[in-house]
Amino acid sequence: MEPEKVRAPNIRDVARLAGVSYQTVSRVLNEHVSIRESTKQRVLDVIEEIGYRPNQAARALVTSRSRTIGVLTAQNADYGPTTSVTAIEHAAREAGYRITITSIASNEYPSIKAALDQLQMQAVEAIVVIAPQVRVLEAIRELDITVPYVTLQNADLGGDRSMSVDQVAGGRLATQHLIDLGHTEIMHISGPQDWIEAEARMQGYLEALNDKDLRTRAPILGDWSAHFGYYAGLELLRLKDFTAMFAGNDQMALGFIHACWDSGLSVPGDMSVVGFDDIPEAAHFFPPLTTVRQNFPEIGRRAVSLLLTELQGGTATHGQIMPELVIRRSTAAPAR
Amino acid sequence: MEPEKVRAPNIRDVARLAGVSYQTVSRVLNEHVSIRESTKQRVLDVIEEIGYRPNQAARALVTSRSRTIGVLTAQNADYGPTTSVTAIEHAAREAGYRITITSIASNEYPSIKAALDQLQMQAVEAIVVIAPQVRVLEAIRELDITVPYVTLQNADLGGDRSMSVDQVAGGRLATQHLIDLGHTEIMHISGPQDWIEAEARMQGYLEALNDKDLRTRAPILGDWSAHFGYYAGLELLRLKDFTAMFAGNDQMALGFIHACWDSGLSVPGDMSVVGFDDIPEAAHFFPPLTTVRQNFPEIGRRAVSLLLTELQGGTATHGQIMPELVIRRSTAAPAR
DNA sequence: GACGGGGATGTGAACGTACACAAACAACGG
DNA sequence: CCGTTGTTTGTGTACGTTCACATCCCCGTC
Repeated sequence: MEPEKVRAPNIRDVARLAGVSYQTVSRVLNEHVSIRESTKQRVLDVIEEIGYRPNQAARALVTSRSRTIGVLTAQNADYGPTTSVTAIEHAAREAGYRITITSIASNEYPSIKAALDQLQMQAVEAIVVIAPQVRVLEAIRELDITVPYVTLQNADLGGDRSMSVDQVAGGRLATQHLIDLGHTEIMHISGPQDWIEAEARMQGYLEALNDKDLRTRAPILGDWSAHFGYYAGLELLRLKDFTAMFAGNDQMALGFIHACWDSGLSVPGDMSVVGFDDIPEAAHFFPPLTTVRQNFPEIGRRAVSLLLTELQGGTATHGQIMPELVIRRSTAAPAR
Repeated sequence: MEPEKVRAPNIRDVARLAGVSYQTVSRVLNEHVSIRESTKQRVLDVIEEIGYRPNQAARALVTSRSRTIGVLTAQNADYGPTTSVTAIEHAAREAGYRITITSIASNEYPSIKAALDQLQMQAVEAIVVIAPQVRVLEAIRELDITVPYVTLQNADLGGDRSMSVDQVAGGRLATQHLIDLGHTEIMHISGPQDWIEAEARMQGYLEALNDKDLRTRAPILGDWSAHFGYYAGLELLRLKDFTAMFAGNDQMALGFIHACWDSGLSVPGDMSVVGFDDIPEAAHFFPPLTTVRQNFPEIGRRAVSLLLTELQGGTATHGQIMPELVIRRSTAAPAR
């Protein structure tokens, strides 16, 4: 239908029209210093006029630099990961980088390898990994990636390639808050086994209880969903031998609160609940949820800046950000 | 630190080791038919052995095909868009395509143009637009994109390049449900002006009321957030001249319900509330939210399949998916 | 037995850009 | 006035792949 598959203008077309050599055009594009202002302007005018756009493929071929950051993500659309992706995209763009996203089909090794292969084939210069399962990180470590990369979860496995919120501290924060209120029987619904964050939050929970010699309980392993929180809650509340719940994330906290109401328990009157993440909706739960806030955008930004300094040959400071307890209305002193 | 910047193996290295010409290797890679099984296997063995990966840049340069689909998205991390992105990524990967994501910094024309330029420079073969503002779509229409593209919102502007859930029908569904329950004074908190979906849902609301000759009211223009729903709710409930609320999305519904409780109103006893989207949490609100479900993954999948058929020269069936009313506990007959 | 045909493989280009090097030119000091 | 230096511009080549075309070989057929 189109008139004709007309070839896109290239650097030589610009050169011809501007009356210079193609190399001069290249210099203008790359902001070379020694180029006369008048010729530079002439070239830029022609570029503007004919709508010339540099061919990324050709550029990448010759420089072997793609100016692309790869993002490896799990298939889920959770609040945390997606917020981070957005932040990464922003930070990357400001630095003149693009991002390309690949999600892993499953947690199996071949799937992870395939995803990384795909990113490497695209010649990404750096990789951000947002796949929070332990085995994914292990696979990644094995696969010896040839470019700088950073994981958005603290592997805790001696990993110095992570940029994360301190989840253990977060778990302690939540649990300590409940202890401070006077609770002694505190339950925990955790995230799925194999998830780094789930394990770390659980560890924080256990540490806080141990510090005070309080009874710890085997946490329930959930799947992060509100549904799970609800059904686990219904089950747990049949024998109500605890007065406080630390849920692994806000969604499960929501489901658990739902189960409390359905079981005739009042929150926080009969049951205190703490969540994790501070999703924007948490402030409007019934009751508004006490939770642990993570600064996801900050994590994304820092991850990119870390990669960029590494790309420029610098040594980067991997590290952790501290989470913050947000006290709302879902927690109170236990009824006596 | 690295031993030496060793060049990645290329097609000629493979050829030499396999004892064939580079063209033969190329044929193997492209699954050309007339190639002897034995040589093909020999080449594949060498590829495996030395870990050869085709250079995408070189390939893209010579074929001017990038096998990449660009995704243009707004900067938000809403549930709908992110779910769609995930679905798009999956569908694209299954078809051997990659995706690259660009978000627009603002809704201004230059920002949109810059984003599209960036995608075109990457030589994306097709584009999915998830920026749901009217002016963004207008800008896109002006910019005459040279590749197939699809918008995930129905422009309603005679746009045959959209793939969307019928938002007007959704708005009608929600409102009709409230009417059927016996409500006659129905309020609407809409999304932001300029948002296509917000406008369409509002239109559905108005149409449903007009059909029954019921009183319509100027909808409140919100920002999709639970916060807005809460504060707008506090304001509206000061003179309580309505018995039902249709909120433009689930988050605003949540905030509004929060405001109801804070104002001493019971949901659904004193106030019925319907949301839109059916986010996974909606089933666990207090009370569980009646809402309109959109099948976001399906939209993403269809968008990709549409683009792929267009890329293969076919004519694609743009179209709409019907939303579905999910009745839960936040709606009831009005108190008399 | 020569010829035609098709399957399998090889050779020369081309894609659009950046880098290395060379050349032209002006300016400057001795 | 000439050599030296620095600024600006131009020429050749390489990056890794695919496409168009050429070649080779084997087989069947008349």
